[in-house]
Amino acid sequence: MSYTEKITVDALAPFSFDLSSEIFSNGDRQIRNYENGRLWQVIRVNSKLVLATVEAAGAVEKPKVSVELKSDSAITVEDKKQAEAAVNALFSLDLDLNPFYETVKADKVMAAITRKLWGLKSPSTPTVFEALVDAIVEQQISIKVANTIETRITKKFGDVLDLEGDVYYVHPTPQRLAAVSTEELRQCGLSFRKAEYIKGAATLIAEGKLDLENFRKYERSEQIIKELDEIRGIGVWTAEFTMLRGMQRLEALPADDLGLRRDISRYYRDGKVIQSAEARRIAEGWGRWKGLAAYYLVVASMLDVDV
DNA sequence: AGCCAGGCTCTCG
DNA sequence: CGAGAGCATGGC
Repeated sequence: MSYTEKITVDALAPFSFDLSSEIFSNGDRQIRNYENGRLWQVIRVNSKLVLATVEAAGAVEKPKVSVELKSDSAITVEDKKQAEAAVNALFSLDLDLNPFYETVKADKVMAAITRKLWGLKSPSTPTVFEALVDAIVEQQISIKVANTIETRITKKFGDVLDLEGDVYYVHPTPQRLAAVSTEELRQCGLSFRKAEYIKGAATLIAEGKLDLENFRKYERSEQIIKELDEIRGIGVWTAEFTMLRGMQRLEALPADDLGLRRDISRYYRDGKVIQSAEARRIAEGWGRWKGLAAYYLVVASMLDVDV
């Protein structure tokens, strides 16, 4: 037996659901995917698993999304409330893009890109922990390899939602990853080192020695990066990506990132390889929105946008 | 077939 | 301390 509910969630304008979902194309159908105008993913609400299928409603300047919720037990009013918050966070629906657009007006290139990607919001992971695990997996290896490994981790250790034979997986909890052996993690394709980093961080959380969610309350981003950097296996690069993708803190610029330097160079330097110092110089015009601007470049490059 | 890919730690000298 | 090796694996 499965139970279905529908909710509608408002977004702050402008918001383009289609543009913002594009990044989820070609995902794993049992974890998260965007296909034919619908994005679906399992979310945790009140320690229950619910499959959320999200579609556009309204328009870019008056945006909403409609969400179908499905679970294997009855969905309560309280569940619906939490699901709304989860969907909101997933797409950063509350993010106001206007100050960002205003800030980059003087930068001809970025201004042109924002016009073409009008309403694009950066997604975020449901938990900071998920963003951290992803960032560790992605250290040094190509994104494609990393995605394969991330999928294996979620399918092997994640929780399962079975909707009348349709099986979905949700990213594992820190408690679960703290309990698995490094050898089991390594079998997902991780190096032994990275298996240790992930298990180590998960263990700190499970033992109450690290509270990633609490970082959201911090005033200063540099302080978050500093504290994350002190954990074994986490450097500045990993800390910045964790913050950008896990906490919707969009000011950090991961200038050391290879892929980002490629994207900056594509739009600002005719594809010539640049060093991080030059990336920082170019990013000066992006104000406190450097991470968001960087995301615009990533998506522009992915969609092959010309300026 | 190699070689490299959105880093980090550990080990040497 | 600064430099350099080693790491796993899929894709080109």
